Amino acid sequence: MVGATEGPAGFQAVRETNLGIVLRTIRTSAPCSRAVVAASTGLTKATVSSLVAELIDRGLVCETGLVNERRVGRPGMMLTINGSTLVALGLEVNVDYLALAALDLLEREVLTRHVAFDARAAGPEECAKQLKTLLLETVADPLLRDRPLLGVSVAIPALVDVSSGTVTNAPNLGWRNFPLQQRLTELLADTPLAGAPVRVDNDANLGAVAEYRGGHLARTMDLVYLTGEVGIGAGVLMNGEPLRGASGFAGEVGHIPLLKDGPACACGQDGCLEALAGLDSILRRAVPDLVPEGPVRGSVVESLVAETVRRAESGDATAVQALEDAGEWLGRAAATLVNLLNPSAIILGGYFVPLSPWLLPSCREAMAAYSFAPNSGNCRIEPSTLGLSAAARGGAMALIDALDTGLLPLPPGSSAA
Amino acid sequence: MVGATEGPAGFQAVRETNLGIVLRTIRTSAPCSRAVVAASTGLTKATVSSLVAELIDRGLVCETGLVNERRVGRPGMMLTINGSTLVALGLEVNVDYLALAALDLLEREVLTRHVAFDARAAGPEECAKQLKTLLLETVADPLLRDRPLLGVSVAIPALVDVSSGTVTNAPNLGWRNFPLQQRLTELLADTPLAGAPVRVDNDANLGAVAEYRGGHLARTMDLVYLTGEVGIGAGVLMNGEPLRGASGFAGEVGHIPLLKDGPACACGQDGCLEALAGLDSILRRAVPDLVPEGPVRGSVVESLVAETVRRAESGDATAVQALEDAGEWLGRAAATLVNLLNPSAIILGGYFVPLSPWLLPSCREAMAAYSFAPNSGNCRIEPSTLGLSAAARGGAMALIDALDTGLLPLPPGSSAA
DNA sequence: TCTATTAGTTTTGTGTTTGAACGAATTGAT
DNA sequence: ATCAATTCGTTCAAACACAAAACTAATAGA
Repeated sequence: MVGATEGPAGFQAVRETNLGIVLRTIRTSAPCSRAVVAASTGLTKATVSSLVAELIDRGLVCETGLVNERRVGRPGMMLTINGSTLVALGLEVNVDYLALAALDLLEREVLTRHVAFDARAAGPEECAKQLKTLLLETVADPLLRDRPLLGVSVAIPALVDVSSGTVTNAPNLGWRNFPLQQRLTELLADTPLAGAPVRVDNDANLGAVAEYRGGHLARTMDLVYLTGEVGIGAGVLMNGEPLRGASGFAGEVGHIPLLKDGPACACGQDGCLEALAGLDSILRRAVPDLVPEGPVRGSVVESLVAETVRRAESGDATAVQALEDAGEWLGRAAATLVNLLNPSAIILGGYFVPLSPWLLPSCREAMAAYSFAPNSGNCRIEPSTLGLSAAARGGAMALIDALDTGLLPLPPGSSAA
Repeated sequence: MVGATEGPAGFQAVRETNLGIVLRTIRTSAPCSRAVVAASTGLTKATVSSLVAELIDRGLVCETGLVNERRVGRPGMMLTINGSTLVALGLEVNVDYLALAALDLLEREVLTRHVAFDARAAGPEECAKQLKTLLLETVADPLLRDRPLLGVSVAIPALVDVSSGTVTNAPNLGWRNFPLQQRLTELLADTPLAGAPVRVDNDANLGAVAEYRGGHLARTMDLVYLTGEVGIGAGVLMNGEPLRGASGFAGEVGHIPLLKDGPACACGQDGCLEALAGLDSILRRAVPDLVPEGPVRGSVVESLVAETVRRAESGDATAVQALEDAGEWLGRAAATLVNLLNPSAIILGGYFVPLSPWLLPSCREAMAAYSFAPNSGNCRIEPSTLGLSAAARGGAMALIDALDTGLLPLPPGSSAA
């Protein structure tokens, strides 16, 4: 009944916005005094004092001591993000494993877990229960005991309706229309995690967030993260926000048509990027003697990739040529991304990372050639420096980001015994 | 020195946000009472009264009289957007003409002008002066006399730094790095237009805005507008906001690589969309006997397009085949857009409109075939229903939009003699 | 020791939304 | 006709959050 598109502004809204601004300022300006925050935000010293007091009270910020850098005047009390209280939990559901990353507000890894799990065979309901178990074990860990939770994020290779947290379609998992957020919230109702906000999002989007906040290209506002798993997906961040499209299908870069009358793709068409530079296509051409008939899946993939790397390192012409060819197609796709989106970076994730030494040269060349903007609009293309389960970490980071951006869901009161 | 990313929230911010919310609510809910606005925004009746009073005072809203729909209780005083005071001016600079559209707050055309002008030959400085003349003549018109101005928007086929209003690069005009916004503001300094905010933006983006607000697909939040001029550009609106990319190059759809080793493009590469379905390519194949050597330009284009339509209507096989082929390439490009951006509509503008009867069938077919999402993610592709100078109107609409969205630049005080 | 300088708090003021109460205008029943 | 019920809009005091300026605190340097 309250049909406003974006809630009207009231007192609370102002307060929350400014709390977020101060929090973000403190994060970016590392240790800094209230006076610095006031100067760099435009708020008055008095207001900043009030806001900082509240942030300290909620356990988000702490004072680290005076600092006099040999300057005239009273030394300021330094402020830092408080890394020792709140924790954000990021989960990742993938075809053959579940991952969890617990990050503190400084985005340090407090805890990570990685368990084998066949989400396809188990089905969504069983998977949700498994996630619950994983979460309960995690919060019982001595490292997290009694630390309040910011929320839970779930990354999943699927089409997700973010507003409701529903998995609309997950082809690789064989799920359709499963209300994961709702189900998980229900399952956590009578546990220590009751009330913690649960979010669900696409894994490529959250991978992009991880690169945005944690990678070596951190704080790049316009970037594309390419997942190199069985399929090729893209997480697109434009102006720091994920690009979702009208119905959540945005970023299906794996199936853009690159070659008329090209090789058949699993999607039913021909000449898709995935059919030209997808993992399956690469492996079939790079290590033709080892790839079995039918779709390649599961742990076999890892060993085949490893073998591809081994042969390429030893100069095997077939493997090298296959990788260089794939790199060229990847470069043409990257040029398409550059021409349409003009990102400042394209990051190769997943299995593209170990293969990047052989993919990148031809990829960069093709990207430069087919970009309209001079110098590809200054777009760099590089392998991800984040390890596996980047999406889990990205999810946790997205929660922290929501805090910084002033959309803080609800930082729980901390002190005030 | 006030280095906040987004200004902190204060009183003014709250007030302006809420003014915008109320204004938008009144616009969308047509004639409605204060009580309805309060209910649908979540604001208090008292607050709404105060906000509406200010909007009326500024000439943005007016009361249209009581209405009792045979319901119990005191009848409400109906509110409507006031179309008779403020006017937004949209200018358009193109290769061979200047256009102007004056819109009132109801987005009705108060006045339009269209004058021939060779912006390439004249150069930017002379063009700015010409725009000044056009503006001064316009505001002197009896239809606009004494009506306060919301602002001036300039649409231009160029790379634009929107924040500073600088034309970075306009290949078709031969301009580079011209501070159009600054220059025009200076030129208007000692005229009746002094102080009016001036904005500059890319023509495709503003064309997209025009479709968003005024076309038959109005209020489609995620759409792509394809300009079919000499080049093919895309104005992309995602979630109602223009997509610009890191350096403003986003939307260069004309040069995405669609065919390996395809025909040469003016950009230096081969197989670009523009080389396959650009106007030049279409005309050369459709009416090969009439197209001269070298680039086709100026008014010749119009007559060649007209002749193409004539022949296609009469069933000329060469012309029809050329259009169908181009339509297929356009469809493959559209599929790429669908896969990457998942818009809910792609709109063909410019010269694509008269050619669309022959382009669209093959275009739709290819788009459906090469889209990953089922049914192309429900994306429609249709010709624009807006006439020429859509970008000029889009610019004016963008100014009005800024008001509605709460980013109101500064609605000038009106009454209070 | 005194002054200048910077940090942070306290105090006072201003602007905006809020909530409840009130007056206004209409319908429908008595 | 009169009165209750209902809905619309305004008024007024209160609460809230930021702004501005005065004030206290802590340091360096003369």
